[in-house]
Amino acid sequence: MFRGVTPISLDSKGRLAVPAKYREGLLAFCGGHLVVTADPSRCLLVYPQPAWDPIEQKLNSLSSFNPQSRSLQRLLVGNASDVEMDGAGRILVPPPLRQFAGLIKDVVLVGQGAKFELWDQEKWDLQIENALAFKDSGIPPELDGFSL
Amino acid sequence: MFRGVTPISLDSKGRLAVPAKYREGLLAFCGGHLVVTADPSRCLLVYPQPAWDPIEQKLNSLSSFNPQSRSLQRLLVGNASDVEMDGAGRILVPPPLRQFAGLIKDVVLVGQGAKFELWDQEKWDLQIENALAFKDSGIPPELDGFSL
DNA sequence: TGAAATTTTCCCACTTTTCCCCACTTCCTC
DNA sequence: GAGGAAGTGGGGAAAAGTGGGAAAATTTCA
Repeated sequence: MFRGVTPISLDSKGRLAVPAKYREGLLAFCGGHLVVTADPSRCLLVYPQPAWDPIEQKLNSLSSFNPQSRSLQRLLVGNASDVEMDGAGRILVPPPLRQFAGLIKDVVLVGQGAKFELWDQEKWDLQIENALAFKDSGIPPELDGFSL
Repeated sequence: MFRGVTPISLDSKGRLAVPAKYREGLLAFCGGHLVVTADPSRCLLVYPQPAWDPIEQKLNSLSSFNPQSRSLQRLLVGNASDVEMDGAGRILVPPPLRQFAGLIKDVVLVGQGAKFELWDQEKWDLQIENALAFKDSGIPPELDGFSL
């Protein structure tokens, strides 16, 4: 499982160096074969390919006649791109996705269990600020009785 | 179980010397393998790894489509970092987390049962001041019938 | 259809950071 | 006061991050 935030800078060619601490695990799990796609929060999602497959299947099984399902399919499946880690452990983030998430140079890779999120540095900081500001706005019902 | 407040100073490299009284217990319980993450109160949480795992599993099982759940996942799982005690019983607090909690030099490590909290010294003092100021503002319903 | 130019991919090298280990100083105990 | 343990600081080696350049492939234009 992936966790933790790593600041990274994209190089002039839009390449992202996967942090060394994740490389070995990714090579073993998926041979460096990743899937990058768009997230509704305007960041990118990065899945090891085996973790992505069942998600794509589930999305494709949704009703084509429900407008929200259709939108999700377009956003997630439509933007999904296969990428491969090169010999130096870097992946090339497709230009359309880079533009979608506003990734220029300073980005952060955020481990989120079975996947990663990829954020523009400033947007990530704002995201965290908001999470703190709304900490008193209630907790999800799913967490009743749960403590840190 | 961990108790008590210990003032510590981070060294110039951001390392934190774990108080000797906890070291033996931590080595026995988790081999010195700890997980540090961000807390909504702008301090850090330090868990022995076995104590952290079920929390992360619970968080990862929350709905990806609930904004509050998503925020919590990003804050807690996204910021979680594995750290190891070195030969001298020190851990390196990751720079992004140090910045998050405003840890420069003088910090306090606070035992809180199965985990620790790590505060900037001044913020901790303020925290205690606030706790005193609001002591008469009522008690949580959970504490009905409970006495110190 | 061929040649040239642009884009993409792969590889190499340099710089920076990180991690690990050793040594010194200070405080507590006997 | 002396010995030991804990806290503190620094330095060096190794690995990771970053950038540039060359070669190959594809596309476009003549």
